[in-house]
Amino acid sequence: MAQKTSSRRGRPRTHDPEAALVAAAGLFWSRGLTGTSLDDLSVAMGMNRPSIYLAFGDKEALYRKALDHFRQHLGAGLARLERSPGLEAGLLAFFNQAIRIYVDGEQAKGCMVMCTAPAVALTHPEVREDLAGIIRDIDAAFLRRIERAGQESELLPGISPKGLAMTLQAILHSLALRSRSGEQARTLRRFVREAVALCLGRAPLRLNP
Amino acid sequence: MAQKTSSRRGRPRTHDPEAALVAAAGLFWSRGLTGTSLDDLSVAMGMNRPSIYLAFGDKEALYRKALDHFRQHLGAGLARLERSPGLEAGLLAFFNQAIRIYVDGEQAKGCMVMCTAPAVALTHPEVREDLAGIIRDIDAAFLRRIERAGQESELLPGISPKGLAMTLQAILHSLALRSRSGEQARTLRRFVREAVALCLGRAPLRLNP
DNA sequence: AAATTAATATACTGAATCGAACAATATACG
DNA sequence: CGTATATTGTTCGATTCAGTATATTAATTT
Repeated sequence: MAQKTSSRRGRPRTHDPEAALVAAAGLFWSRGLTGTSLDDLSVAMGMNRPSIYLAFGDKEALYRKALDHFRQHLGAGLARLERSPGLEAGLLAFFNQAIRIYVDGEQAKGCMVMCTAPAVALTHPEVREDLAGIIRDIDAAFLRRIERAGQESELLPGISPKGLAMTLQAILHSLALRSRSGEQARTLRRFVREAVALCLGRAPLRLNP
Repeated sequence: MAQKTSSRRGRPRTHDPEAALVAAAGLFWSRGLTGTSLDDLSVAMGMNRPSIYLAFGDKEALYRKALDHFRQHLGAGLARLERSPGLEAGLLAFFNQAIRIYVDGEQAKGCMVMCTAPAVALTHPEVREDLAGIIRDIDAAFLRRIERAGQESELLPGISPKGLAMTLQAILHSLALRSRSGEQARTLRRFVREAVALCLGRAPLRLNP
């Protein structure tokens, strides 16, 4: 493994790779992969192109590392969800935090993964695989949490855990897109409240066949 | 209005504007706005750049016309949904047709709007407005259909029609993204079945508080 | 201090980009 | 038949793009 302290041989880095990656991710988040030039990245990251190549590879590789960065944050949120004591409260907290991330800053940017990766998924197969992997991750995390809720008999009997998990991810997808389109956080929070209630059967009992 | 018959003055068009727009839309659908060059478009549309400019304006204008083309198709599907006799059957038909469109061809392309517009929504405010408008259209159509279902007492009492409408659109968003990521049509159809059942309260009654 | 290593900085290449200027062509109108 | 009009085809220019070759700087190691 790379040593992080100063026992490295050559000229020391002037810029923190982590911070540079975050800066790059911010640009990709706003403009997408094909909408971001290496010159833009160069100034945002505070390093010139050769240094970027050395540290991260070409533009696609850098973008995929940015995706992975996002994925790790997501994983932390999902882990919190899995540890949450009550299902409904855990879901509300998870979604509301997502909203906070999506509408943060003066201009809401939505989800970096769901709003920028699909555009290049067909021309960049590795990105498509990244996207598919992230969707699988989310499905799996929801599913685990749901199955736990089932064991704690917090769930409707006879419900399809997999179907519920996918429907919950659909809520997340919609938050990602809607926030990017400019919808207000208030609207999104209300949507989350009602959608979660609907999915968990908190809505009143059914009448019809 | 422009006359469509041959009483036009100058040199006649050699290529059908509608067909050219469809060709352009196909390219944008696969590669997004910033991932598609005017040269690509030129060959796909069978017209050289000056003719494209004359007929459609610049690249962004052409992309927005392609978006509008998609929007009209969508409108037709939504109109069919609104006319559908039963809510659940109508929804299933609507979503399954969406799946057919999203996974058509040798490589599934998802939804042109939801998979390509978000990537440029922040850098192209008009596109963002188009996206927001389409989302509003879909919400409104679902809502109308749901309210009709309410009058025909096909709905759970006490449910939020608006919340249900947005949750149904969330299903559509998810289909758009999941198909783009490469998920199988089988998986998507099963998801639709289970999600619609969940949203309409077809899943068994609830137990817990 | 000399050699080695790793990072930065400058400059360059060749291709692709958008958009426009200009010329050619084909129809309708007078 | 000549003129006006609308579309097409060719070419150009200025810019931007991604990626690399070369040189320089700053540290560690011996």
